Amino acid sequence: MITVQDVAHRAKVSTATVSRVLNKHASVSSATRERVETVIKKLGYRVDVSARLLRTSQTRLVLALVPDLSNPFYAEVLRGMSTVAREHNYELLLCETMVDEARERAFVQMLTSRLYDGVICMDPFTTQRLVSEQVKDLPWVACSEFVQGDAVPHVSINHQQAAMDATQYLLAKGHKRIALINSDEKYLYAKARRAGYEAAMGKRLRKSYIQTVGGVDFALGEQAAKQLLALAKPPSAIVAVSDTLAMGAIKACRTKGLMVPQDVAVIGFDDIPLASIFEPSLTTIAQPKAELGARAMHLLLERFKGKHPASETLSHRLIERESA
Amino acid sequence: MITVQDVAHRAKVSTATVSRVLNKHASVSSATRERVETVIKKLGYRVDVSARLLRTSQTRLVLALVPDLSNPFYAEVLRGMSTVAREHNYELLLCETMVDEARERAFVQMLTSRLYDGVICMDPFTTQRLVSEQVKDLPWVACSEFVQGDAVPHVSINHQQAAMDATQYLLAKGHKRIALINSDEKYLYAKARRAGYEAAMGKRLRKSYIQTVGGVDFALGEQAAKQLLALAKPPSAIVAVSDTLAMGAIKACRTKGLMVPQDVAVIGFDDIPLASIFEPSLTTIAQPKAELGARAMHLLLERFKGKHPASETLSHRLIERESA
DNA sequence: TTGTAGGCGTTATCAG
DNA sequence: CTGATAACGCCTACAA
Repeated sequence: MITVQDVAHRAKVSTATVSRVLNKHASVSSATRERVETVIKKLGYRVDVSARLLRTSQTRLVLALVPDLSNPFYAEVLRGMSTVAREHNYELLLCETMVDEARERAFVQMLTSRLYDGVICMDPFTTQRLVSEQVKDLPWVACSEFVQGDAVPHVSINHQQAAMDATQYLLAKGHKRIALINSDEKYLYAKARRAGYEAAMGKRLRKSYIQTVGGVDFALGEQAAKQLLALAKPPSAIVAVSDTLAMGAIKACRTKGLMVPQDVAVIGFDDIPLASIFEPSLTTIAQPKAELGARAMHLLLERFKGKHPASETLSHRLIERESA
Repeated sequence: MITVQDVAHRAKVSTATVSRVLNKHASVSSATRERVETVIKKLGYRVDVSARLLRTSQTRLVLALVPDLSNPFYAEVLRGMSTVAREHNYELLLCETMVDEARERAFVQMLTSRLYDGVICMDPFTTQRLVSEQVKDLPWVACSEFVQGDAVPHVSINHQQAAMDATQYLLAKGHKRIALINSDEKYLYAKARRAGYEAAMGKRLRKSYIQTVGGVDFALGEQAAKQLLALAKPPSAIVAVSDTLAMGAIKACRTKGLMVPQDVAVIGFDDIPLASIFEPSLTTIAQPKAELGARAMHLLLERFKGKHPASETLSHRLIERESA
């Protein structure tokens, strides 16, 4: 392994000078700077991050905790994060947590390892509470998910309002029997969207019209819709809390010979790239995905400066296409 | 910050003993072990990975380089990787590279930082060559993509054969005008699949039936198909090198009022989860995605043991559904 | 079984 | 502008 010592020796300077060159300190004559840089290149020297870290406690690495990468929603949020990160000379690393509580210890270990300057957490708020308790000194922010009333800065849309908008859109179209396909309520977004749906439905609300499934896979949406369509009085419209669930639901309708939106209207959430390609194209509540990620990273950068930025609520919007 | 020193002091032992407890050395009396562990808990002490790393050069962290997380193919491959990683007490971190050559330096920096015990690279082979040149001492393996003839162990399907199979399937159905929608040929899989397609087409091959696009977004597939359908003699069948491109292509057909598979048959690649939900459901070449990841991780674990495992070719299979 | 002490590669302080 | 040197927190011979 090549060290600053080797470089210093070869360039006939001290290690201190090499370090200065490395860190772009102004106080180095351009002659020596050039000499040192040549040697660095010739020897193929690279700084050892762990050694540097030991001194500076800075890695310029940010860790994003993602519950599930098979949900296309996250890919775009992450894109927003890493763009901003790179603009500020940080690198974004990802860890797919799969929300596995058994792994919690390994997990807290990672967060306390000081390998990352900060963390952006997209895990469900139930998990965030644990993190929050155990990880005190690491700057972190929450994205999309967050613990309500918690001091940790977060960025998110107003999930409840969004679900209300979706439901009211269907009500305005004359639908009365509107069902909800919700995902696991350990997620705040699921809890909140359910609340929004229920608020919009008011006294029309029927327990049997709410299907809760454990994730957002297409197949889960399909199954849930199958259940709903088997009811004595099946719904004429469905709100699904993710586009993937909505697509599964539409598949179930088709299988039953029902037309979307004529027989059953379906509205999704997120506006994933596929939403406009799918047939029928999806009416959906769009989240500003890249911006969600970008703002979250900005929040974290503020935290790095020792500030405590306010949380942000970004606006969603309903995109009307064919499915509802 | 709480250090081994603090713990040692409080437990009235030496730092060496604390370290032994930490690393589960046998030679500590259970009395002192217990005492030390109590103090560790009370003080909330955690090892500083960077300091440990400086001594041991082990992080039990593996880095996976992924070109593009919006391609659903990768999510499942990564799943396979992390499952195996965790079984062996390694943690998998991800970095979405977006194949940005301008960032190459930051990149090589990450690989040489010693923060990761090893790397699994899914970046295009063009990038891998650079990595290979600059990163000498880090164990790494390639997954799906690889430099042909290179010594780096890899796991992959036989892309060329897979494309031949797809094309021959269409030929066997009586199609004569078969087009190819290929993605960027900086990817080996794209190059190889094109070669397979061309081999299968033999003298039927027509340059104008090959569309090459820069990625695998739905929209790109749609555009490419639009071009193909505008030809004087449009193809009666399309091989798309990814399911996402295939779906885009189908969308283009529909927009033109063409039926799939009656007017145009379309076959995809990968068998992403959506393939069976999409309408028409996709006939596609399935890759063993999770296994691809799992085997790649196994290869890396072998490398950690100082071995040099042989590369592996996993088998693909054609799944017949509605689209072709 | 336990303690002492040296060093991993880097950076920052303090002189010169 | 440059150099010597002391940390950073941990691990591991070697000694006791």
